[in-house]
Amino acid sequence: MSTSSLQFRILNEIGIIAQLSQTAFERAMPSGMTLSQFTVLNHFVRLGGTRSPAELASAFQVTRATMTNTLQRLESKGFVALAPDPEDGRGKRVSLTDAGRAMRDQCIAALEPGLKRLAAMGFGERSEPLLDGLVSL
Amino acid sequence: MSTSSLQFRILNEIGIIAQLSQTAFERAMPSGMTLSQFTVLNHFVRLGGTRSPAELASAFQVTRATMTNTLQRLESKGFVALAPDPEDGRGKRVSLTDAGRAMRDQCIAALEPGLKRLAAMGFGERSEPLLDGLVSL
DNA sequence: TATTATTAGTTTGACATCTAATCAAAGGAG
DNA sequence: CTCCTTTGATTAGATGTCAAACTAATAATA
Repeated sequence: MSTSSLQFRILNEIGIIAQLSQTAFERAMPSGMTLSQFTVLNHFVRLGGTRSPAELASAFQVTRATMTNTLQRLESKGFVALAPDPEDGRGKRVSLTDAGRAMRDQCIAALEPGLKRLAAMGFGERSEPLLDGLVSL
Repeated sequence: MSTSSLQFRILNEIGIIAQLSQTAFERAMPSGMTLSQFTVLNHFVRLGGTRSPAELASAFQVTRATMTNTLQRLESKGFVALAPDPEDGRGKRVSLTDAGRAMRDQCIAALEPGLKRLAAMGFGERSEPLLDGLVSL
């Protein structure tokens, strides 16, 4: 470990945390739902209105190609609706459907126990323990 | 944002940090090399010896299927060698090749400027700024 | 010893993600 | 008005990842 940069090791650990928590979430969620798909539904429920695919891609820090992929899956399941943008011939507008809202609520309910466990462990209450763990690996 | 759990938002931000730093690293590295592949080469250079695929999977917190995939790509490029385990008919032993060591050194050199920039920004020196940023998003 | 359970590794199928290339529409410069 | 650039969205190809199913070999147990 002597020759490995501290900065690299921290980011590496962050990657492992992200990966493990992601798969834990996806295992808890209703069949077929992924974290990417859930976060899009959740975004609409929390903030309302409609969005362009580009706006969503920017909000979640993914490329437009990635967002196209996610939206196609959500649309095929009937959780979002896509319509042409009346103001811009190139664009589209994405909106949440009733089925999408219901699925988001179902995911929230499925995720709640795990998040409560994390909170009970103190995760999120104080920042020091997490980062200390990361840095002193 | 009111209805979204703090724990969820923290892990979500961690995921975005992991994703962005990962793609930044991969863009800096020699063509065709990914972070997964690099970390395996790096592991061998730092710790020496040989490993079973299962040991590597455990070290990096990925499934064996994932490690099989990564090792196949590394082997096809000549960066690692796989041999049957003489002690266990089911197992294999993975070792680093000279080409693998050279590629790892090349990656290290390519990654260094970015890691130095991070260090210059204070990343890794003190834990508070990072986590405060995460928590107060 | 024979059956059962565990372990190592692989294969398959699905999903997310990136980059690069493409197409269409909108804007700006001359 | 025309040409060039930018922007929105998609497609194609590559990679990483997981879960589930599978094979082969070892270990444990009856």
